[in-house]
Amino acid sequence: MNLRRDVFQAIADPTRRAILLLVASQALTAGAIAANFDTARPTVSKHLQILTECELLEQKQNGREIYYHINAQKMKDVADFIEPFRQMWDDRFNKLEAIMKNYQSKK
Amino acid sequence: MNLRRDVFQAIADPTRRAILLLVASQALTAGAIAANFDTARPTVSKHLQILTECELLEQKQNGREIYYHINAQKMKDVADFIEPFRQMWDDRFNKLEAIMKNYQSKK
DNA sequence: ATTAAATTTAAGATTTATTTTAATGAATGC
DNA sequence: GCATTCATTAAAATAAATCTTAAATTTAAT
Repeated sequence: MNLRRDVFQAIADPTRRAILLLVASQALTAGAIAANFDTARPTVSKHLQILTECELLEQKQNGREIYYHINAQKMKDVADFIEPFRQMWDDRFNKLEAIMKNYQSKK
Repeated sequence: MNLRRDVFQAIADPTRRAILLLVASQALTAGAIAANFDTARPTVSKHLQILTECELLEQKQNGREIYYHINAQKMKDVADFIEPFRQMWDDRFNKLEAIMKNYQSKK
C-alpha cells in the first residue's frame, strides 16, 4: 500500500477540512474535536493522524490529553498552487498588488 | 458507489494539478494534454472529465477536437477555504490589507 | 463509401481510503 | 493497586478512486 499523504490529499476530505477550521482559532484535544462529529472516535483519530503526518496539525501532549494545534504555515503549499489562478479572477488582489508596488517604489 | 466530485477532491490528484497548470496559460485539446503524461489516453480523458464535472475546466468542441480551457473562477472555492489560515502566516498579505484599508478611506 | 483521427465510454482489475469494533497503552484519582 | 479516562493502534470490512485494454462514437479526409 502506497499512501499519498500530502496537503492536497489531506484537505480533500470534508471532515478533515472541518477539523482544520475548528482548530484554527484554538488548540483542542482529540476528544473535544471528536465531539463535533458523528463518526466513531478512532475515525477522528485517524483523520488527526493524517493531518499531523502532512504537518497541517501538530500534537502537544499534556498528561493524557493530546492537544492539536494548527500549523497554518503549511497551508502555503495550497496557496502557492492556486496563486497562478488567483490572478485570473481576483480583481481585488490585483489592485492590492498594484498599490503595493506603488507603495514600495515610493518609500 | 457514492462519488465525491468537488474542487478539493479534484485537486487532490497530482496529475490533475499538472493538467490545470498546463491549461492555465492556454486552452489545449485532450490529445495535446495527454501527450504530456505517461498514462494511457483514457486515463487522461477520465481526469479531464472529473475536472470538467467540478467546473474547473470547460470543454469547447471544435470539429472532432475538444479544447479544454480553465475556469479559474472556480478555484475561488479553494481560496475561500484557505483564507482564514492565510492571515496566520502571510505578513505580506496583512500588509496589503492594511494599505488597502488606508487607501479606501482616503479616496 | 471507406478509412483514419480524436476522443470518450464501458468493463473490469488493482490500489487507496475510510470506517468500524475490539484491543491496547498510558496518565489520573481514589 | 485498581478502576477510570483520554486516546491510539490493529484488524478487517466497505467504499472509492485510478488505471488499463477493448469497443464505440463522431468528424474529417480521400
